[in-house]
Amino acid sequence: MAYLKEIAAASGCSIRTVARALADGGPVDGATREKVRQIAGRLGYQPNLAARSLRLSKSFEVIIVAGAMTELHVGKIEGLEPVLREAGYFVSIVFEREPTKAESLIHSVIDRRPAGVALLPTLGLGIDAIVERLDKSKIPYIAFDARHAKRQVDAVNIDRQQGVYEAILYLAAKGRKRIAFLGPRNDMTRVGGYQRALAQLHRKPIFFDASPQGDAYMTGRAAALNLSQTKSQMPDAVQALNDVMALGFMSGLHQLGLNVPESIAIVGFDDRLSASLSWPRLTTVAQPSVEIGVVGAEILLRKMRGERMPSGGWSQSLPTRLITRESA
Amino acid sequence: MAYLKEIAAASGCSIRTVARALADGGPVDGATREKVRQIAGRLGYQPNLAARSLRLSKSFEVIIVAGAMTELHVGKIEGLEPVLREAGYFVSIVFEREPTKAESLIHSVIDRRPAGVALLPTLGLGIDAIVERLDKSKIPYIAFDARHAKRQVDAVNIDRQQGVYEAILYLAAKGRKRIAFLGPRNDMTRVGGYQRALAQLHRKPIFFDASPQGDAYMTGRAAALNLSQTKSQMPDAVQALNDVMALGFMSGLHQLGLNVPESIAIVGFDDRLSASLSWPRLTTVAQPSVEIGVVGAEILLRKMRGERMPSGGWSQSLPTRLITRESA
DNA sequence: TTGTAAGCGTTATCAC
DNA sequence: GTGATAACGCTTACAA
Repeated sequence: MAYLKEIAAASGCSIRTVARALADGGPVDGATREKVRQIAGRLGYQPNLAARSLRLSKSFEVIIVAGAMTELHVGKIEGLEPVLREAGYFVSIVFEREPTKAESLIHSVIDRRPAGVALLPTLGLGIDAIVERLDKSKIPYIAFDARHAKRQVDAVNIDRQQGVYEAILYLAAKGRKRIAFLGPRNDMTRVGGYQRALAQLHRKPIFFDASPQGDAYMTGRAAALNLSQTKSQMPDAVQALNDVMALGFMSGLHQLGLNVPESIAIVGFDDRLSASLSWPRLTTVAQPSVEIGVVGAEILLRKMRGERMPSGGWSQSLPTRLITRESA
Repeated sequence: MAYLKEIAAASGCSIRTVARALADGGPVDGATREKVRQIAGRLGYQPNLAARSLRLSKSFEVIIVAGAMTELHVGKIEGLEPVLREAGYFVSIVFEREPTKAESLIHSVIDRRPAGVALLPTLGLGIDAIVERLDKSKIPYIAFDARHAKRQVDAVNIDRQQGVYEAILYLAAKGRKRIAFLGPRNDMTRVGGYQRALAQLHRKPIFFDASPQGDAYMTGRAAALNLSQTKSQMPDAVQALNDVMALGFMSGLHQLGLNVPESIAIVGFDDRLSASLSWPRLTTVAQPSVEIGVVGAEILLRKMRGERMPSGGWSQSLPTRLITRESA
């Protein structure tokens, strides 16, 4: 617990000189600077963040705001934290599962006047309402995955369309003829990629409509168990909305005695941990979670520094990567 | 951005009176108090944490220190954060996967002089070294799962022994005769419960020795694939070290064409998300992750308030819960 | 090149 | 009941 005052006393100069010596903040005699630094090092000096924060009227806190938390978010946090720490910020985190409490939570976040805010997909309050409040308070923010936003939201997104597009082409190259999409037909990002690929292949889309609400595993499972009642021909490959739905679908196939991938190949989306622990292990379109966090942190840093918005806007879209395992 | 000064100006009294009115910190005229509070509310007053922190020489920050991060930790964080926030603290988080950087990380954590520290199982530096440094700095801490600690470490643990014990009895009650343990033979917590249950059942233990290092899925899988070479009789049930190993083992059984649970029942440990997404879904001994976080937060709060250590020590052990699904 | 002093917003002491 | 005023540790304009 060493302070500037003590270093000043120990080195026989004033606080001002010590501050200058440590901070490169002006001309100091070389020998003096060296001596001060040695003493500071020996005493284990660390600036008091509260004092600095008060004096500069500047926060060093970046708050991560999250609703539900999944291991997908963990990767983003792992990407965010080191980059921000390196830049002199510390990262705090607030959770709120209760939608009714989201409003008061975002208020308390703003009241803390953080240097920046990172928004992980949040259930309670919509992203639009949150961003509106942040903008009004002039707090820099970065959102992750703002597909559903109505207003302009600075965010790191992933190119789901392209990811699915590539997965479908992969399935086709593997000789799959009847490739279905399992998920809500109105998911414009993923479905867009599916349709684009099928159009290119001159094939007709096959939809297993499934709501993303509720238990995705059970939804996927039910879709598989209903396969026998399908009037049309059976598919020989399925691109699922996400890994959970894919795993549910696979479970249904097992139940029916159908082999994966021999009878039906399955591709998931996200590359959750569970995708690599199933049997067979799931081929899936991976989100580059950690990289998403890193890129988000870098954008947020630039916004916090007050840099001008680049001509293309702050938002970025990152590519996915197809992870091939046994299921397809 | 309202400050005491402005509230004082608006209400026609001094800063001191405003502070007293808002903080219950002394005698204030009822009407004055009411008026001040109204104005403060209208102006949206929020105390400046940096100033308060500086003045009181007290931090309001609790730092979560983590090495690798899994969804098991997510539950603990979800338990910790609301409790600490409610008590006026904010929760920040630091990660470090690199073992070589763990040393400097823990230094920077201590240098920040947080009000408290929560230790999630950390890879780099051992728990003993970290706790030693925290004790020396007189920073209150709580650890999660300090089984491997050599010194006395205040921690929230779970009763793995009892959890496995109950799982084995459950398997026996289901009619399983040859119940094996898959994992390192020297894992004293879980193996202890296994042995206790088998002794009670008058049966001989069967061990499939498997290292917890490396890829647990592959380790479990290899154990299953080696089953055919087992000289002794085949087991009809397996308690695995954890869910990942259990899922790997199950994958090996599928590969061999053996049905789960008909041929061999499997019980995991942890209740990761993946346990409920497999086929068949995994029966497992669940860690009460969120509750672990809540209890940890409560202990940490008491330590931070300077309460005396209770006669039994700070540490607590929480019970597990057997989640029965299709695999056993 | 170095030092003095003011001030960030809050809390606490002490006198009125 | 109320109000000056000092102090927490740091940064910085200004003076020496």
